[in-house]
Amino acid sequence: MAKKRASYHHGNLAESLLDAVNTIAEQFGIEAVTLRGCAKHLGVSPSSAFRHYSDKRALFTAFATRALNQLSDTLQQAHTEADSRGNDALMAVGLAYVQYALAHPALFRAMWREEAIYTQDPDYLEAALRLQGQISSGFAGSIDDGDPEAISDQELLLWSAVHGLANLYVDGNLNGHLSQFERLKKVEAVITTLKPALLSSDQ
Amino acid sequence: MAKKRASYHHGNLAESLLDAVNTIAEQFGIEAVTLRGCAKHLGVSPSSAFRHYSDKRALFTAFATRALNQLSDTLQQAHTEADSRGNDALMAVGLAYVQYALAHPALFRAMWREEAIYTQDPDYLEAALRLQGQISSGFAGSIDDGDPEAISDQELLLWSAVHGLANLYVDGNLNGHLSQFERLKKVEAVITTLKPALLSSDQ
DNA sequence: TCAGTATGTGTACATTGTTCACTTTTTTCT
DNA sequence: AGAAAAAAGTGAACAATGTACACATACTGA
Repeated sequence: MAKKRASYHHGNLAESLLDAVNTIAEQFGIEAVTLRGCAKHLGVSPSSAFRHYSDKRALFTAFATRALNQLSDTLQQAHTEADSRGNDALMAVGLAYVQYALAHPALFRAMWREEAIYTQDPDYLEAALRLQGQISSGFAGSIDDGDPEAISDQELLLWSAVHGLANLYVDGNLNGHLSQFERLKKVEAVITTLKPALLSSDQ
Repeated sequence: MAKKRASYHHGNLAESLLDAVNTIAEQFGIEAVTLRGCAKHLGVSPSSAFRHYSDKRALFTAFATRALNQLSDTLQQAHTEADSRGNDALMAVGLAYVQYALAHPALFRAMWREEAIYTQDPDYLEAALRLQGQISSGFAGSIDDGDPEAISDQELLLWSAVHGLANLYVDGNLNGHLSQFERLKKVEAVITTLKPALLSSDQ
């Protein structure tokens, strides 16, 4: 870390700071991320961060936004892949959601730190809505329409279930004795159990 | 705050510190809770806390444990009340779970801060298991048996769903335009949608 | 009563977020 | 091209925080 750079200016500090948060969060947890630590990691003075983010919270907001979009990308990919293989999209998306959380616990936590980010930031809100849309996209007849705030009971149920699973595995120490693989098997079983409730036609 | 006490010794500082955390967390959020702030709130020196908790994390662990047990108490009460009124226990417990989170967001968050508490603490683990048992108790044929680590797919599904709902409402800014009451209505609708998946006999 | 233990105090220190005046580079305008 | 202005990074500060440690005070049991 802290390779010395040739020029006085860094060139892309805003983005690099997000990378630094990523690196440190993955390694030591999101709570261990400090502004000074990120700066040192990049070989840059502590105060330089303030040229790009008004404060720590703003940096964390940008990071949360990036993480949300990354998760959305992952879900989108899982959906596409399931479609092309003729697999169930709901199952694929649900599994991918929990799998992402298990693979990147610190990033998953970073997305939802109400008290540590500006949750009214437009970019953050947009990313959160995109994620919601990604969950909904697995449902037949789902329309990515004008009022994305409206979410059906079934859509919310699926989201809640996988979001709850992810949180219980990542933050609650549920099934601490199970391996990652066994946990995913359990997730699959739970989604299978849930499935009937997602198919009833009377909406 | 900081009423001066007559005696040099406080008498019940360990417990009072938890109360202070509670007060400050409810008012300013769990992230705003500081050791020094709690001490000042009690009119006590900052270092006194260390006689009762090895560090901030230990204090937070004790607080999370207390909050978990408080939530369990609430669920237990909801269950009993539903039984005596002939209402559905699963619905009552699920609603009470989310309701508690909405009423005490900072406490609910405090229970699940993996990076800020000692999640292997025996008391904490016990409280978490008790909560799991409380969720399971609504199911017919649930036995509070020897191996509480084993949780059925249906039990985990219910827990995940309400836990996910609680988190999405508390930390995600889901349905930000809805009132507390409307949110609870939505929760009721989601649990109703979920219900069929919890009743199938083939386990 | 008195020694020992438990509990609270005060001072001190390293780390953190943040501010501000300053320097260095890049861009823009004529 | 050269000057003026804007953008980006620096270093020294400051207050607040968690924590350690030597000390003071109160309680308890022989």
